[in-house]
Amino acid sequence: MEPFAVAVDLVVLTIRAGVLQVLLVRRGIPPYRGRWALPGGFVHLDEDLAAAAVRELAEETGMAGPAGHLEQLGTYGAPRRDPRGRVVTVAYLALLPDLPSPVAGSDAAAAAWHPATAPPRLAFDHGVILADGLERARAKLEYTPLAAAFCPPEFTVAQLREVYEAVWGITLDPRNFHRKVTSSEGFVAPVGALTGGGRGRPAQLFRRGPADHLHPPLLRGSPR
Amino acid sequence: MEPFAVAVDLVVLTIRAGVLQVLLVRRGIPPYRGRWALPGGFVHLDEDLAAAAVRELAEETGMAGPAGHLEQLGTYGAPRRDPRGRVVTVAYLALLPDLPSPVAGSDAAAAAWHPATAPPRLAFDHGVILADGLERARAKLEYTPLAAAFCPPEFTVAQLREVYEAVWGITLDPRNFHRKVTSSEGFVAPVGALTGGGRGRPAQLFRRGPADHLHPPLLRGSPR
DNA sequence: ACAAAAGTGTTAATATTACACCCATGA
DNA sequence: TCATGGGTGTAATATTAACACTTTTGT
Repeated sequence: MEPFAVAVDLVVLTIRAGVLQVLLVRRGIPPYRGRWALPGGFVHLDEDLAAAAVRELAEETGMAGPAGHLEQLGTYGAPRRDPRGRVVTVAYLALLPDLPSPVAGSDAAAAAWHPATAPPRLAFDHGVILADGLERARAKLEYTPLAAAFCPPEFTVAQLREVYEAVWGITLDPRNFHRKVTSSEGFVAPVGALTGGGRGRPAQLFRRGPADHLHPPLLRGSPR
Repeated sequence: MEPFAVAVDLVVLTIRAGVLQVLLVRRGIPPYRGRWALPGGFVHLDEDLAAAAVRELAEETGMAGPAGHLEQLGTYGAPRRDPRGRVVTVAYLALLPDLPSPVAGSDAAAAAWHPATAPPRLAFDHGVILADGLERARAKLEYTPLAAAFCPPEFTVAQLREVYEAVWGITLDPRNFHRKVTSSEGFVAPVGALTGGGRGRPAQLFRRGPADHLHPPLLRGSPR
């Protein structure tokens, strides 16, 4: 038994104005004082890891409900990654819809959204953790229906497409995308209502479907 | 800073006699004395997590080299998962070729291979960790060339197919599998030699190719 | 010659792509 | 009416799946 400290850090991603953004906090105390970092904190002695992640997420974003998605990303524990001592951090990846409420947590005065692909220099090894989180999010969009976690409970196919385009940094054919999504068993379920107020033809509203894997997957990569 | 202990546990998989097997050790001390468990141990205070995993793997299997594959699987840290105190364990997944040398490590007197899909009752939460490792292995075979980690440095297409069949628990058409593998860019590279001694026509030998993702993936699931 | 395993050819079904085209709304 | 986005049809292409068939060995 050794004196380790265990922390959780969060890669919180959302899409705002068509851009994939990550939630960062400015550190108010050393080490790396003044530097941007991933939100996070130490795990309490009697607290589950996932519970600690949920707690930190609620503290930083003010959100709690079952919206979005939270999964363990990986654990980072190089001996000197934190100058204060041996800190092992369990990173979690959170995908959230663009919240109408601004980021308003207790100690979140210095929290802000940043473009996920061009973040400022981060404290500790958080740059690596963020990069891993981005890669995980990109990969999971291919073969899971997780893109819907970036959307509000009811959404249109176009909103879902914007998620893919923001996360992958490419454009997709709206017509073929529509067919793929609506014909992929269990990806989305029609609500039966239409959007109003937009400029063009109203779109159908959908909810997340029951599937947890996409068959067939929606592949980004190397078409010839 | 809290008094956590950090451990690594290993899900070591290999294929023996066409069956996916997992390496288990019988616990010689409480808690769970006499129960089978995943091999593992505590991380030293000045040791990297991955280094601890490599060390444990070498201790338990007697193997060190770059053969096979080792990746972080996930971290398990429920407050009462270990009755001795707060132990957070970082699980690693190792995929190894069937070693000609028997399992011969220092404290591995009570180590043995077990069918991965029908293991005995395991200590701690190791049953969950094993299940997660199996699912990870099954999923990664679809879209990475990792199946080759179960094979010796040079292998035939049929050996690679046996890996898929053992891990997925299905049978695959040898002829279509051959084409898919050899035409999947960077999956395997021909060595230029043939096997001898077998019963039928000698097979070409291959090595792992340079790719780290398969395009297109080799899908198991739901064809209609 | 025969059995066994490796590997190729072929075809039908299925999936993907590109893009023409129609639909429903606001202005 | 036009502009704007939503959504369907369709034909060319690519991929997959099923399986007949040829190749090369050991016995």
